[in-house]
Amino acid sequence: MPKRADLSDTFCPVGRSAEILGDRAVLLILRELFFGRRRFEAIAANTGLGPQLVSARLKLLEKEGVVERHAYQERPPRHEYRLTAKGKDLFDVLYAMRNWAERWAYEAGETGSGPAMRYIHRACGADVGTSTVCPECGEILRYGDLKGEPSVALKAEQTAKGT
Amino acid sequence: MPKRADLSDTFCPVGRSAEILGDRAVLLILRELFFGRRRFEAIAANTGLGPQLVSARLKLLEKEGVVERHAYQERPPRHEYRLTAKGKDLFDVLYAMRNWAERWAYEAGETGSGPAMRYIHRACGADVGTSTVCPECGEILRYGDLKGEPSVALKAEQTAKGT
DNA sequence: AATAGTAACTATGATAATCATAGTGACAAG
DNA sequence: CTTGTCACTATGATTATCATAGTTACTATT
Repeated sequence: MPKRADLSDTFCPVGRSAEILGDRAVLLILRELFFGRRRFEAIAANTGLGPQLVSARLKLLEKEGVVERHAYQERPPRHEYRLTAKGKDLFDVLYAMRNWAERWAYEAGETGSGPAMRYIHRACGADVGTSTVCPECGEILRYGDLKGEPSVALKAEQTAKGT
Repeated sequence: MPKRADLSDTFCPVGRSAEILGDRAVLLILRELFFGRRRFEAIAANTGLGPQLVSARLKLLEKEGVVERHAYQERPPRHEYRLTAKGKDLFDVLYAMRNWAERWAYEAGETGSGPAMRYIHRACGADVGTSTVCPECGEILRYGDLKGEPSVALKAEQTAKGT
């Protein structure tokens, strides 16, 4: 391709987000980070992306201030990647994507009788379904408020990928 | 590129969404459709994308059931594109992207004194800020509940692009 | 009647992003 | 001293994207 059009100078907020988020590799890497996976190899394995792409996108996300690179040991040098506050604030976007897919992207019964991933509101124990607000206690759901329980199908897929 | 990895067979809901939404052209086209622009040329002009890309992505979105092609006259044949229910349900995703960008993607004062695009809750008249729930009346915000008022900077950019 | 205009595209060729695979450097464990 | 792990970088084939130009089918104007 020729250099893709730069959207970072638009005044439209969706355009600015799309500049970063309009990329499947970025979205998959963010998913892994939200799942708590921090190491390069774990991210590469679970996303199915090549190391080159993972490396390039992590550099981009670091430059954008979404991700921080952290040395967790010196000898040999090893790093992990963590979401910054700016990165954690992308939770709403990923969660909205999850909700939409649960509602529209599965055949009936494809993942058994429930959703692909069930989310429980830690504060009150309610199953939040595909809502942005807890259907039980009415609280707005934020990063850290939820506990995910993958369906049997999803769990099998994840263990098949290794980490 | 080689054929990009297919994510439609993953059981992860974020992966399934990313299959469609992890593409800047798709996000920009959806933005235009949510703004109420329905004609091919208007979408192409406002996104800055070439007609080929717009054509390919609209076909994809039609195949995915996100968009419907509608003939609004027969001679000469003219079409417009509309969001289906499945497409309108992507509102939460685009709105979350907008909220995130308003919070993180602008320098102070870049769009004047307010956000790039102000949203007013039609039901109660409150400025909703970057919240998913109306700060005034507590209602969950959905597609159609909001009225957008672009900042001076954004309005200037839009009129510059034509439609 | 001929020209210009509009809408919705398709065709072409150059460029560059992506994938698959293999390789590297630094160290640890057996 | 060979094997293994982690975090990458290097290479080459493939193909998506962009810019530009062209097409089809009409309507409106001169």
